Amino acid sequence: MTEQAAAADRGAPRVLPLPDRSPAPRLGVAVVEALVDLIVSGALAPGDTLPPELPLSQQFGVSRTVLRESIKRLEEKGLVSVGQGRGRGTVVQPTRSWNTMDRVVLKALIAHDRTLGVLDELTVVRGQLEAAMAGETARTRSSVELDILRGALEDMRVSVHDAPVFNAADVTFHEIVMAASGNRLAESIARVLFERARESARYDVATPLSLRQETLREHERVFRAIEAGLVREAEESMRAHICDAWTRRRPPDHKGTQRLR
Amino acid sequence: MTEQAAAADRGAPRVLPLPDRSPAPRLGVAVVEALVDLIVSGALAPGDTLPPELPLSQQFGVSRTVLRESIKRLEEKGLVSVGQGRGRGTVVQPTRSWNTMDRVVLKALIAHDRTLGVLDELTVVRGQLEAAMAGETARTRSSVELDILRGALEDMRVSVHDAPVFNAADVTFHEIVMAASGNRLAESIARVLFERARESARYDVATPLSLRQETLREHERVFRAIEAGLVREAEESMRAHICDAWTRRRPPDHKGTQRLR
DNA sequence: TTGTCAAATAGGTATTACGTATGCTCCACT
DNA sequence: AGTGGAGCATACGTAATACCTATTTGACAA
Repeated sequence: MTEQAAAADRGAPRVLPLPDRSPAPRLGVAVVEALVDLIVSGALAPGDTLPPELPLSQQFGVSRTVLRESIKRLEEKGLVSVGQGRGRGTVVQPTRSWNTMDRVVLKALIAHDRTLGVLDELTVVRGQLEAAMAGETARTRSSVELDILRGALEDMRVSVHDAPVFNAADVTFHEIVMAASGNRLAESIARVLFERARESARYDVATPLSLRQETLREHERVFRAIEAGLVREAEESMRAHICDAWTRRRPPDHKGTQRLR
Repeated sequence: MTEQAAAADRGAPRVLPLPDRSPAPRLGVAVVEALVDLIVSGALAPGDTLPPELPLSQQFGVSRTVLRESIKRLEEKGLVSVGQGRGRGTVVQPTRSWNTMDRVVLKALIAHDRTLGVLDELTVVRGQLEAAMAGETARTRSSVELDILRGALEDMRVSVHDAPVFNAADVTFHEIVMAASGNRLAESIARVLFERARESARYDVATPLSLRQETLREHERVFRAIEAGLVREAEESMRAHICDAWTRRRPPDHKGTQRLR
């Protein structure tokens, strides 16, 4: 057996055996995620008081200090409010003061949503925001931005048979439109919503080729509107694309909970 | 000097000298606000590394534990990311990963915004979201909701000469429409934006009677559309109301930075 | 019986001190 | 020149302690 053959023998599964490589299982984030889940799932209802810090820390098997840090993060998310003094403690806040745009909170909201209502609502919001941004882009587009956008569209065309690459190009297209609109607040919100939706298992069903071709056609329509400076048409086509793309992927669960326009 | 005179001397301003009664000046929140301000204002740019925990805690005059809790909150807001090891430390994140919907962050963004661009952007977003919700409400309104909404409108009519009461009724009207729409995610976002805008000093200029009367007329138009079930008209009137209300209040600073539709 | 004040108590707040884990950096050895 | 290990800087995690604050409770007086 030659040197190279031996290397191939040993080396074959050694190149990428476990690429999952979790960077560091921080204690605090695990506690936060557990508590967020308890609250969002309803196991801890608004008005309920959590156990005192010491018992709770023992229950999670962490020190009181890291528990306190976790509570601070929950407070930051608007899920609880803490107060000292006998009979106070940390109490779960009403839903309306939750920070629904927070990564962990939104993720838990989607995960515990049986009727898919949250994803429906999310799609409406994203559609409205990206529609406005597409319209603004159609108004103020520069020839440079137009070229970049055309390039992203071309990337979608050539990769229509390669789902991962196509999806990446899809995302890029939206990013360009949002950045070109100049509305950084809307961009920030829409991006967060999009990321959470895409990382949801329910959103990312396998997409057959026909769906990608449909998606491509819709993007082409959006691009033509922006290119021609047709504000109204850019808005309408972008909103339609986002809502239609979701109805295409959406599991036929409770079809009519929220009308997607 | 008699005992009583001495008591009066000391006691005079003791009855209600400062009813501001701040509940408790927590150390952590002060540190967080200071750091958020440093980052949002640009004094600490993305990519910069903050001083190590110990020096920083000394600089703020707090213990290392308190500082660590504050850093955790900054991390939660997406402003910094921390990592251990030599040469790592806590480093300021790029703007795109900031949690712009966070109370403190959004407040700082508005405060440091010279051109009012953020408030312009905020108005566009709020207009889009409340328009969608008004349309949805026009579609699905129940007679009960319609009665409640009519009551809120009536409250505005009778209080048009009393600015504080009028403004409260104004807010109530919007809350009812948002709640009736059933889109809790949009409601949550729009509410946060509205609250931050209203608490901004630049937003809350003194409103003369004529402006309130104009506002009232716009609300009446929205109500009629919802009552009649005219989805498109409800959307359009709500969006127009929100944008117009802002242009009425808006200081004539940099008028054209963002077109309000 | 009712009103008021003060002590006891429960809970979070803040400090301090210590040990652990992790990644650079650099130097020594191959 | 490349590689491997020592050292170091820095954050992570635990523990013990003292303090501050709001509620409860009980005693005492009207």
